[in-house]
Order: sequence, then C-alpha cells, then structure tokens
Amino acid sequence: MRRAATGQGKSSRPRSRRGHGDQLRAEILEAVNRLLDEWGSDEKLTMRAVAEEVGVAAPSIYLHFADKSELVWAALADKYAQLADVMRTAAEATDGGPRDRLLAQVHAYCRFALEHPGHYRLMYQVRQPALDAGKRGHHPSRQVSGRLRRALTECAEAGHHLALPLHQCAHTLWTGLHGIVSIQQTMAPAGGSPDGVYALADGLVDALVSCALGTGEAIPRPTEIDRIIAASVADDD
Amino acid sequence: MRRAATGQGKSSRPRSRRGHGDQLRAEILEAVNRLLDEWGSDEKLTMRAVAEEVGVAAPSIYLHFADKSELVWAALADKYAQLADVMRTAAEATDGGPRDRLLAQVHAYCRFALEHPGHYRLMYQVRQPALDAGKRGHHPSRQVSGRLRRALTECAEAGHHLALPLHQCAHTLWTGLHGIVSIQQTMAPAGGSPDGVYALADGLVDALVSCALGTGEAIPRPTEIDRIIAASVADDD
DNA sequence: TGTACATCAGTGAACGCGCGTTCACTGATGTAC
DNA sequence: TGTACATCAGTGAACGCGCGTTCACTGATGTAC
Repeated sequence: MRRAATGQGKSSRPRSRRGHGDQLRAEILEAVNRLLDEWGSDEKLTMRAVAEEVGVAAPSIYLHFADKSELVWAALADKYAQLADVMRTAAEATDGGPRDRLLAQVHAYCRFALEHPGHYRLMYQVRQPALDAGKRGHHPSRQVSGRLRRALTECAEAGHHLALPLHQCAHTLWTGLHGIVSIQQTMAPAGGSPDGVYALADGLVDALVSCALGTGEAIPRPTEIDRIIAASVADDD
Repeated sequence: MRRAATGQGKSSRPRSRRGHGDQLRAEILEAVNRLLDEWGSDEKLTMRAVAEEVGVAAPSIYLHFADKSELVWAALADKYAQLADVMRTAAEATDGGPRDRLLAQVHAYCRFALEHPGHYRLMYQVRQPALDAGKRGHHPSRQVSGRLRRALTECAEAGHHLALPLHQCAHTLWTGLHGIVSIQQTMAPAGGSPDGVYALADGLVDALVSCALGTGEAIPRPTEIDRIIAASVADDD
C-alpha cells in the first residue's frame, strides 16, 4: 500500500509539519461536524469513523482529546453560538416590524434543526456532562432562548401584546419550538416534508404575540414562575 | 448452587407448569417496565438485565420474543393507552368546567412524563420501526393528542376562545407540553424540582385557551395547516 | 397401575461483533555542535 | 557544512468489555398403551 491516496476508503492525510500538530485537532472537529451533518444522526459516530473521515489512524485522536465525550462536546461547543448567529442574521435581513423579525428568527431556528438533525439531537436531547459542573454560568442554549426573549421585548415595546410574562413567554416559545421540531423528527415519516413545521411555529407565535398593535399594558405582570425563569437566565448576552 | 433462591443477585424463578409457558412472556414484559421505571432510562436495558430481573437465563427471552426490539415495543405497546387513561381519569375526577378538565389532563400528562422518564423517552424520542410499516393506522400517540383535542372542543363549545384552529391548537398544545417536559428532563439539574413544569404547562394553556367566556366565534377558521393535521388524525377514538 | 416416550420450559457456554482505548513502536524533522 | 540526536506526529496491533444472539443440551411432566 504505497499509494494510500488512490485506494478505496478515505485517502490518508499528509503528516503535519513540526510545531503544527494542533492542525489535526481542527481537522478532527471538522470531520465530526461533517459526519453529523452527512448522517443526520450520532448513532454511527465512532472514533474509527471520525479517524477515517480525517484520513488518520484512530489512536491519533487521543493526541488531542482525552476521550470521546471530550471530542463530541468540543465539536458542539460553538453550535449554540452558531444557531444564535443564524437567528440574528435572519432578523437583520428582514425589513419588517419587530414581529416579522421575531418570525424570521423562529424560522431560522426551525431551519437549523431540520437541516442539522444530528447536531440538534446532541444539543438538546443529550445531557452534557462537561456542563453539569464546569464552566460556571448557564447552559449555552441560553444564547438561543436569550435571542427569542430580546425579540419578544422588541415586540412588546412596539405595542404587540404578549400572552405571557416576558421570560415565561420566551421560555414557552423556545420549548414549544423544540417540541414541534423534535416530534417532527421522531414521528414524521423519514422523508416527509417538513413544511408543517414552519406553519406550526407561526401558529405558536400567533398564540403568544398578538398580531395587532394594542394600547396599554403589552406584557402581563410577572408571575412567580416568570421570576424563577428570569433569575435562572439573568445575564446571558 | 442448589439453593439458587438464597444467593445474591436476583433469585431464580420456578419453572412454569406444562402448557403455561406463556406466563413467562408476561413476567418478562413486567420486568422491562419495572426496570424502565426504576432506572428512569433505557440506557442499561439489556437482554441480560431483563433476564436477571425475571430470574431466568437470557436465552429464555427468545422463547417469546424474536429480538430485542420486538420485546421493547411489546412492553411499550399499551403505554400510550395507559397515558390516555390517566388523563381521562384526571379529567373525570375534576368537578370544574371544561377548562379545568383540560388543565387536569395537561397536568396528568406532565406527571406521567416526569414519573416515567424512561418510558417517556422511548415513547416519544425513539423511532418505532414496527409502526413505520405495520399496523395500518396511526401512531398510537394519537390517543394522547386526541384526548387533548376533545378537551379543547369542549372548551370551545362552552365558550372559551381558542387561539388557533382546533386541530392545530391540539397539536400545538401537545408538542408544547412535550417540549416543556423534554427540555426539563434534558437540561434541568438531575435532582431539580419539576414544579416549574406544571406552571409552564398552565401558561401554555393560558396562551391557547382564553380564560374568560366570550361570545361569537370560539375557534378560528381552519387554515391549510389545520386541515393537514386534521386529515392525519381523522379517526382516532 | 406401570412404563416408555414425546414434548415442553428452560439453560450453560460460547460465538461474533463493534466499540473505546492502550501501548510499544516508527520515521521524518528540526537542532546543537 | 556534516552529523548525531532529541523530539514530534502519527501508527499497527491488540486488549478488554458488553452486547445481542445461537445452539446443543437437560430435566421435569404429561400421555399413550
């Protein structure tokens, strides 16, 4: 096997220059994300599969990651920020009122989940050990619900009436979207069209944020549960 | 090892009488459900663990089930009906209006999910191969969303205004509850109190079903998405 | 009533697989002198 | 400028484990005669 690059299977990868060993680390993370996107699932995400995708032997991964879970959470670490980013971008690309900007973010959320089911499952349906203890501060998913909360604030300031106190409203919208998306991914026929997801998400927004502009109190008074949610969310971006 | 019943580990089980071989089948299903409840997860649900719980050797399971997935789905088969039943019971035990009965069912749903997280995960977060093709008809989870839909119908008939068309409203309520519950189970600190779940569920109902009794049209006109949902749900009980 | 036999309920041991991970090793590359 | 050497990036082979599943087997029990 002189000519490894021409064989079947993934081609092997040229060894990094001295002092550039860290480059492999980045390539491994890319490979994990590529496989998650390609397969739409983490079921077959094994160390061997990742190594083959990079074009390297499996033990090489351990040069940069202590174990599999460290690898996976490293690959996922910036996904929350990435999701928050596509939401922000979608909002900025909208030239409507604050409610249209909210809808744009909601759609961006759904699109992300539908297009990256593998990542989405890991982000929201698997417990992340690293985060239970370390990294004092909140779960990174707060970046996402935080964006929704701010969009809702803008709606309320513009005169749209919210059906629930601010923080509770944001949390309900977020978990509601998650429910819509995750039921779709679990129950829907595998290849089925996900059009309904967007319509359902729109409906959820309809129920939470009045379409019409009203006068007077736009947000219900905080309740006990709203205060609890607000406290647990305090200082995200 | 004469005295198997006194050793450590699960005690062994007396052999069934002739002609009563099917009794083991029932005991195996009970054991699966017991382990799911005890562990709150299906992670360690192996054929060996089930066999030990019954007090039998692992191959004995294959006398009654072709493979592991057949076993698991057999154990889960009546859980949807069971959930629908606790919801019905909760509604019947309520002496309030239709909205109180709806709330009682919503609470029963949350309680079931919180008390049986292992079952709940399997019911709603794992694809059931047996159901993709076989058993012409709908996914058994329709028994649950069907109950919500009927409770919503009663609310509307009594004059409560629904924020969304009937079927869409029911689906949104159901997926919303699922989102609340599943985010709680994934993100919340392991031992954390689940009180917030009930409050969030109440809020979701508040957003979807007006508290006050109104006059005139109680349900928004069906939309395209509502018709799609209605069609896919047609004839559940 | 006694006995040979078919059948039934269940088992012990092992197979084969895929996985995460370890370990002793290799060969290229920069550096000290 | 040449060369010995330390270091770096990466590997091949294998370990050990747990899993679902198979297979030839056993011993009790009802039944035919």
